[in-house]
Amino acid sequence: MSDVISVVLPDGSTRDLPPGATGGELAAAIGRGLAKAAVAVTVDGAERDLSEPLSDGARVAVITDGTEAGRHILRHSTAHVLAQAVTDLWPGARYAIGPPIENGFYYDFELPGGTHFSDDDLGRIEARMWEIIAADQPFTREEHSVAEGLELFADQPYKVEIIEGVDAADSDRAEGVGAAGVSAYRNTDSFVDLCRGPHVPSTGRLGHFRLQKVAAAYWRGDERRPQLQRIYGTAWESKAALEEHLHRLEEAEKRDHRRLGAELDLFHFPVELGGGLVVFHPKGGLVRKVMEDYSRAEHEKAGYEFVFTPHLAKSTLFEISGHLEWYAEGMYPPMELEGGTYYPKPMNCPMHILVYKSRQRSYRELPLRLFEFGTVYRFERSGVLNGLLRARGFTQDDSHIFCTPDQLAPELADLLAFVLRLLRAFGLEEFEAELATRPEKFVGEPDEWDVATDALRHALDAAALPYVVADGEGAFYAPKIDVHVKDAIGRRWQVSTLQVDLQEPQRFDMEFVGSDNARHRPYMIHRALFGSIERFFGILLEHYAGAFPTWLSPVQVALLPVRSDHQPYAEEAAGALRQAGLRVDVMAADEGLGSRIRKAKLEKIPYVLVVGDEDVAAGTVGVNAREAEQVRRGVPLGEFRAAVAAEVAAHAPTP
RNA sequence: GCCCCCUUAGCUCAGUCGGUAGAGCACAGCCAUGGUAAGGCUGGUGUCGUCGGUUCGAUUCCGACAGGGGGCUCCA
Repeated sequence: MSDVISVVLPDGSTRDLPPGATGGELAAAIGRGLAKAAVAVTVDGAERDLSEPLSDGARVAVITDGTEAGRHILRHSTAHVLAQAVTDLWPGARYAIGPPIENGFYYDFELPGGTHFSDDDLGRIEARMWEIIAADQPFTREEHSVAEGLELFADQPYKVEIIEGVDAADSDRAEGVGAAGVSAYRNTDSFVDLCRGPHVPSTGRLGHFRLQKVAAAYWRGDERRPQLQRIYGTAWESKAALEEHLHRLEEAEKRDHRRLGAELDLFHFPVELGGGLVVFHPKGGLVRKVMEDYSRAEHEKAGYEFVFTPHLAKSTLFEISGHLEWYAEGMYPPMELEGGTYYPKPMNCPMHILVYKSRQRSYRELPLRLFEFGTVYRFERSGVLNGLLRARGFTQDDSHIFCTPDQLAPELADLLAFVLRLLRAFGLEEFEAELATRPEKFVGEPDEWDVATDALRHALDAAALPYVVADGEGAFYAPKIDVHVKDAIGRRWQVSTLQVDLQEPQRFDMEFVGSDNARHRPYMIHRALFGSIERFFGILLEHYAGAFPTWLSPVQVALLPVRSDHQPYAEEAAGALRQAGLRVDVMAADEGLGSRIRKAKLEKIPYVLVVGDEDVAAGTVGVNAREAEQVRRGVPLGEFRAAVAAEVAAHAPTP
């Protein structure tokens, strides 16, 4: 046996170490800074504790605390400390799972006697966690046989279930349980947790954390299993990183579309209407109208034709379409009238198919693109409602395109380009796509699904749009491409959807006459670009934090006379701006100028104009622009009008 | 749907260890006419979410219901 081992570092260099040297010692040998930042290592790609001895020839990389992998370990270790604190404070508590998640961690518990945490408990638990961290307890890895593991966790039924469950599986990557046995980490004589690891060397390595909220969660995410008490927390490598994260959360809260909707007087959800049903106020309605006008104009240019269909239909329609068979739980219950059974529509497609089928169609008419702002109603479970983002009544910018098989590929390619063009016009610049394939519950034949899925895949490749495959996430009648956008603070939202449907044309026995004078089945594409107008509105509101770009702003210009005697000039200037199509509010001088400016700013109006003696004399305005650092005095009214009109026109649809 | 939390003035919130409540903003009136983010004074704010129970008495304690928020997917 040699008196030296050699390990390979990520840069390809090798380093000699004494036999039995650990990952932690390797980090220390490389440098003090690295040793301080190290939380674990990877050995031949697998994560290991810093305390684990390295073997000769291993490829070793140090995981540091500022990386995602490093934070993952910090959060995981902090979750263990949380579990220890809870079991200290609630003797007899059972602990289930406590994984790291994006930006933090959680741990699920079952408290003795079925009691629950309250928000006040979080402070007590945090205090106990601080004591555990101050005690600098080591995370000591233990290896046990499955039988020993079952004994060790005999009074922890969730741990036992994990051990038993994974013992049956052949995977050794999951759960800290494998063919070789189970691994656990011990902090004290009394606290040990089943865990794959790795962990930081000791609790003293932790500390930049915050417990955030109490929630309930079903064991294994299954609503038929017991409900557990979950505590969410966040943890970071430094105080600064923690504070930055908390600040980001505050900023996101300020952007909450429900809050902005009330503050800016855009919309609300009246209690009298019921959950998930919104009314738009005049200002919100104006934004929505601008959105819809733009969309209509673009669709008209792109060869769409407009149709209008009702909100209700007899059950017959949804029997043919398959909705009652496959989607009934998402539909509002039926109304019985004069012997007929009527349903509010959950989708527009069957209605558009009826338009198609109103007469015989020739291949010369295809592709036929039918467009409608179609309002649909879906019975979403109350717990999933979320303002405009998840509502029960909403309007889709919905279209169904009927085409020949040959036309499918070019049509899809054009569509993807159209989608991205529209989203960019609304200020969204980053996109990702998801190709959602056949779900477990589906209609039709698998080989038809393959045809449709391939068509979508080709369109994505042609558009060079990055995408991931979401297996089994398709609609019951069609595979789809979902387009996701990234907003101003990096959050992802699903907006547009494109679906290739081979089922509905069959169910409705649709046909067209081809150039061969024979009857053929058309292909059908479902697509919505905003998705839901309400949802897209909510996303835009959060994206812009309420400060809509000028072309979308409900009020584009606020005009403030300095004194009451400047009012006539202000009215005259407002009239001139309105002549140029601008939306202007005159804020009369019945309170202080500073106060009125503040109000206009809080309304996030793009341009605040102040007019006083000098302006009346010279025909100018003082311009306080939302996006500018400085106020510009003495701008000729005509110059301002032309500049803003041009700014708005740049976003308007081109004729 | 299920679990937890919340519900007091238009809004944001305080408060009452059980004796029908207060602040700021907003709103109304008066004064102030002010050149770039809150001028001053005065005034009214309310079925303390709804229904029921306990009590001499409930906004407060208990229960049910409604509405809202968070969570229920990311594998110790």
